[in-house]
Amino acid sequence: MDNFLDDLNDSQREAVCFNDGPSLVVAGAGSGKTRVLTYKIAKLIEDGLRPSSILALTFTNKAAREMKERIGKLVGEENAKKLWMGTFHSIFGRILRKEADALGFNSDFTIYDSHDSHNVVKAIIKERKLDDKVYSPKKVASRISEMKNELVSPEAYAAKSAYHDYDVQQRMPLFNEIYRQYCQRCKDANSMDFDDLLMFTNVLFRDNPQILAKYQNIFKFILVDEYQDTNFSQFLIVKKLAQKNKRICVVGDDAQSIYSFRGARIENILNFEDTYKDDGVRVIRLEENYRSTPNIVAAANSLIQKNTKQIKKNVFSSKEQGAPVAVLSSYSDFEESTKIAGIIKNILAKDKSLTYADFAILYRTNAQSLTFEKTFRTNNIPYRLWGSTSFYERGEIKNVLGYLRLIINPNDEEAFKRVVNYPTRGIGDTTIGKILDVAHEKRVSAWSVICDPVAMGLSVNAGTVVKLSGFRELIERFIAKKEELDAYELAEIVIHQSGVWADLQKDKSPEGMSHKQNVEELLNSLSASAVSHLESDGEPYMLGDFMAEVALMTSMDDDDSASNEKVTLMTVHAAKGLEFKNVFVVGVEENLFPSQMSSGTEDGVEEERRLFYVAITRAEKFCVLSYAKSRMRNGAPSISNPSRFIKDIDSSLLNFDLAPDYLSLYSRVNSKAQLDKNNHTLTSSYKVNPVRTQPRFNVRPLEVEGKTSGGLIGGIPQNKPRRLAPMPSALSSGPSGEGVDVKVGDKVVHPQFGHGQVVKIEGLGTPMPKVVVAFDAIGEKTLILKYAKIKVIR
DNA sequence: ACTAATAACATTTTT
DNA sequence: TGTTATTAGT
Repeated sequence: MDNFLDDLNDSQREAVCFNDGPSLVVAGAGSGKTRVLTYKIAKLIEDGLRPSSILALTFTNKAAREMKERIGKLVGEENAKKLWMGTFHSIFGRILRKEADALGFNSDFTIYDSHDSHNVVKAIIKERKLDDKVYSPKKVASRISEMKNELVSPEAYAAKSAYHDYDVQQRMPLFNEIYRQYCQRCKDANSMDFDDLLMFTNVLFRDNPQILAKYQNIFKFILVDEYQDTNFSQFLIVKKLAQKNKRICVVGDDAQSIYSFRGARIENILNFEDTYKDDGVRVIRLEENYRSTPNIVAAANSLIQKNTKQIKKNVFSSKEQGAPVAVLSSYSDFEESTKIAGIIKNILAKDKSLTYADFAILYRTNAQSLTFEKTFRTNNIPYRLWGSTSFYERGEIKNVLGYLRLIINPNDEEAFKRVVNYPTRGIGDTTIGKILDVAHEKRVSAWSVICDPVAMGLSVNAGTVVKLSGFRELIERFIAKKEELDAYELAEIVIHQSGVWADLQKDKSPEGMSHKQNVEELLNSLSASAVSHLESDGEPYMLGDFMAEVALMTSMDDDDSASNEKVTLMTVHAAKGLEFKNVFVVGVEENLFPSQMSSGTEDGVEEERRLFYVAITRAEKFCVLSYAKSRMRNGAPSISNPSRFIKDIDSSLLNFDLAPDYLSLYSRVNSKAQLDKNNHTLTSSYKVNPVRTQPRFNVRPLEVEGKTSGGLIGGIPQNKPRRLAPMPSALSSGPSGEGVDVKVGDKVVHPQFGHGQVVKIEGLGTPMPKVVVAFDAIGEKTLILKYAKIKVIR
């Protein structure tokens, strides 16, 4: 362990080693915060703390996964596995399932995603026959979310007249009623939305001191990553849990707090020192930036200095000075994208060590990606779109998940609505409407209604009753098997017996084929998870396990392996935590960045400035700030001015001298005196010669992969790149083992497990025979033949 | 129950 | 402009 500490600078080491009280680690951009967190946890374990008594909270699954992996390398997989490490939502979701009784919930509650929540709100507004222009479901849903994050229950809301006054002012006097009904609806469906996972944790701890005490004792040390993005609800959970031991370390960067619109409170980090001032709190600053050149760091610093709300720090870089941050001016959004395409090509032509993957285009709004997509396609620049629709958000996957949700929690109304008539089984909108009316009136679930339509007073004709009981029996048959079959086996049966597979089979269009393949991929993924779970835990992977996880997955958890050698296109928000050698921040214009919606208030502008800070600090070597004088906005052309943020940056750190020949961007560096003064030197990689950057002809559409799985989805050519996420990693393995003819004694090779020999074949003649292979490296494993990626060596 | 038409909309979105 | 969701019509 001691030698690990040698990898750290002084402040990093202090952050790792101070474990006797609360600490705030202010981690500037690129300052090695993850390293500190992982080493710190490793040190705690080495110092004798049991991994199972450490709670480490992150905001993304990805962050948790990566950190766990790195800790595993330091202190062993076994230890890393026992850590309570995960997102706020997954950790407290787990605790809520365990303690569901205390809240009057069933431990099999469904997690409603934002789509589900939105639908519930919409349904309530429709039922109440309210004007959805006044009561915009979107506004109502976000207000509900906001209130939950602030821990304001419908009752507390009603008790405070200021809330009602606000609603009247918003012309939504009935908001409180809708809020109340929404909560009721969720409860009746045994469901919690994302915000509930945190809110009910607070309720649990508030109303059950003995349960709070239990977890205070379990968690001897608490770590929180990205603390600047915690909301009030999260702040309070952490505070309560840390109250007893006061051994808490939060890590974050106030300068990168960019999620206030989701309830994040920058005050949490700004006031941390004060919150724990009586407990020997220590504030440690990580100020050396290991990512970017001094030029980029200085530019970012000069920008963020314009903010009033911030913790004082002095971020610096010891790398080579590098090129100044460049400002690129264009006449239109189209020209902007074309110039940048040219610059990328030029840089690549000059510096062979770089690939397309070393470039990122960062924009404020998703709509801006379009121009770049078009231009990159015509210029044969491969790209990937980041952060669009996740695998689990595809319609065909949601249909299957609808069935699976219903099996675990039949009261799940959103799942019920999704699949009761899919595939079509003659249960139309009228019938569904009647069922829901009865359910809502009696305050029971839709499922309860179809379980006993007569007793519930459902007035439908005899034929419909038969259809309904057919559906009920179908689901009940699945439910009967949920404990005896694992997640994969059950899902396989569900897909076939529900008629989903037959329905997919009918559609022969390219889209239909891809839907079918996605469902197959879901099965592959389940199969892989089932196998690996059995491997590592010795426990089968049950449907309930999968359902608890899947609701908390996002597009960020999807596989990224197809992203090599591609320029990344993404929003600045999505870029937080990432780094690229070359970054183009585009659309750096007033009313766009800062966004018009935010420029009304000082707080709003400050957050936009932090966002801009995040954008600049993603760059390792070269950063371009680009603006266009006109761009298409919502169909119409609009004129824009350069962003105020360009003026916020110390102009001596900028290179404005780009027009009309943008290539002077690179050549100017050595010639101007002000740059010499600052000792700016330019690495050879950025000195490029002018070459023609725009091909005259529109070459055939590029193969574009990744989030735009436009290229080839399972070999099916698609004309237009579509904005879809790639498969989650486990899903990437196609059923290549299909048709593999193995027999006992065969030597086989597996991409992950290496070489081995077939010991046994089970379940021959069943839909999914399994094969037991003794691998040289890791011993015996049971694989599902159809999905195992094994090759026979003859 | 499906399709075609049209109306409404368009910051950001770790869960 | 481009997408999405609802609605009308067959």
